Amino acid sequence: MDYSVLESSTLFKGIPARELRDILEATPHHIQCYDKDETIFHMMDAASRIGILLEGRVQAQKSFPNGSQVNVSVRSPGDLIGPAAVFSVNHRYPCDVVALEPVTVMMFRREDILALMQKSIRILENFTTELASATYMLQQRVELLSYNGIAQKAAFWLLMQAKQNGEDSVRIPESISKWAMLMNVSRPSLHRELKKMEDEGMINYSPAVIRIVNQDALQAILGK
Amino acid sequence: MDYSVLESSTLFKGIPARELRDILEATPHHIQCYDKDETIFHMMDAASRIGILLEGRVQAQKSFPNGSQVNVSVRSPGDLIGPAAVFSVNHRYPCDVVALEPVTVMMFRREDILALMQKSIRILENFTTELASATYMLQQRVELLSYNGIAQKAAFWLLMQAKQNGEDSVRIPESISKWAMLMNVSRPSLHRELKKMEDEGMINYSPAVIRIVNQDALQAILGK
DNA sequence: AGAAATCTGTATCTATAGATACACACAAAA
DNA sequence: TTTTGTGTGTATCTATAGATACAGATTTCT
Repeated sequence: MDYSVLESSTLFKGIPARELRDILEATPHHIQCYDKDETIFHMMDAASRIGILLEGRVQAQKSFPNGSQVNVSVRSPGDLIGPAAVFSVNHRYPCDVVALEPVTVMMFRREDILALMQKSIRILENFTTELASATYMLQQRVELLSYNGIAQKAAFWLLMQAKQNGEDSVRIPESISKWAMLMNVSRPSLHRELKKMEDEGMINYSPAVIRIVNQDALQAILGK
Repeated sequence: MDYSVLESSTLFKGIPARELRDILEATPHHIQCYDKDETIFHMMDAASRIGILLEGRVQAQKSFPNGSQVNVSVRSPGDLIGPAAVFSVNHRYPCDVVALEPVTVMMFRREDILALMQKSIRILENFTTELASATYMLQQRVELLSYNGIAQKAAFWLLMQAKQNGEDSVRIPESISKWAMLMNVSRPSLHRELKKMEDEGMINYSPAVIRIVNQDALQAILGK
């Protein structure tokens, strides 16, 4: 059993390997493997289990009646899967969770997680921090989507990233196309606006990396 | 001291009054009052305290540089204020919390809430459920905002509400104007679309209440 | 009851961004 | 190498929804 992932996992970080082994021995759980593209949790399924991702990455996604789908988030080893769903009032997964690669997951039941939290203050803190962070990210996303105007959305996102990384150069998420999806705008429209912002000397745009040249001007865009 | 609000509060529900009194005696806290329009938590302030609203309602809102503001949510007696902020990584309130009326709040420090959760499994469950529900609501909101097209947004909201209440009549949030704000669309535009939907026999629209006449047609709208 | 504020129905005009299309670059696959 | 796929730059056309305006309705204040 490899403890390195667990030691730095969202739920168990800060807990020494020795103690961790005792905890795991005393707590019911099981390991489960999935193939690439296999669905780990189905949307609307009763949510009774929480997973810790040990190997591989998974994607949370929402499929629409017409076939299109929205990528909600990608999770990497050490991350929790489904913590909010299991404790929400209706106990349902809000979207599908699909393996992007062959995946190994450690599964716990709701009540065992609760017991863990009561036993260890560290786990309690880790778990609440995880839930709280999820709401924080969602709030950011709601704010982004609440801006009307592509320039506003882009400016908000750029300023947020720059602040988070403490740099004035921001690396785009994978590609302009993906970035456009993330902000729920069409790709050509985003391009149009970026170019305009470059012409006006606010940013410096070379695909993949955007340098913020005039931070104040970007800030001013937000105020409509 | 009035325990009726506390007994049915988000954090303490399910705990008998007798036990509750012992808990409160053993846990540091203080009561604080605010006038109408006073700000309880300022956006970006260090978030160290969690409040239980005892009397009056408060509003979480985000103020923008240009003066406009977005109403995030309204909280009523028994609700928690700021649970996510206190446990998020940066420990900041993401928006202002303002008293809509004269308000009384019971304040706890972060560490005392943690201690409470360890002491009582019921409080632990209540608190995690609260956080989880917050992420659930935010996810719904993100999904709503992700639809493009006012008709899609309205249809999604109506179907969601109808499902939640198990009825085919949905009461609008306060007013059409507020509803439009919630969905981040202009009020006349929303009206225009609602009227169109009524003309097409999907809904039955009398301000304040909307009856879903043809659920399948609404569902079909979502699939673009 | 009268005044003030807020909400509603609706029309008209217009900015914005979505859809579409196509050439080009670059990558992975054959 | 050719092919196939995916991302990019950019133009043109058009649907959509925002801004604005205003009259009538309804609620709240005093």
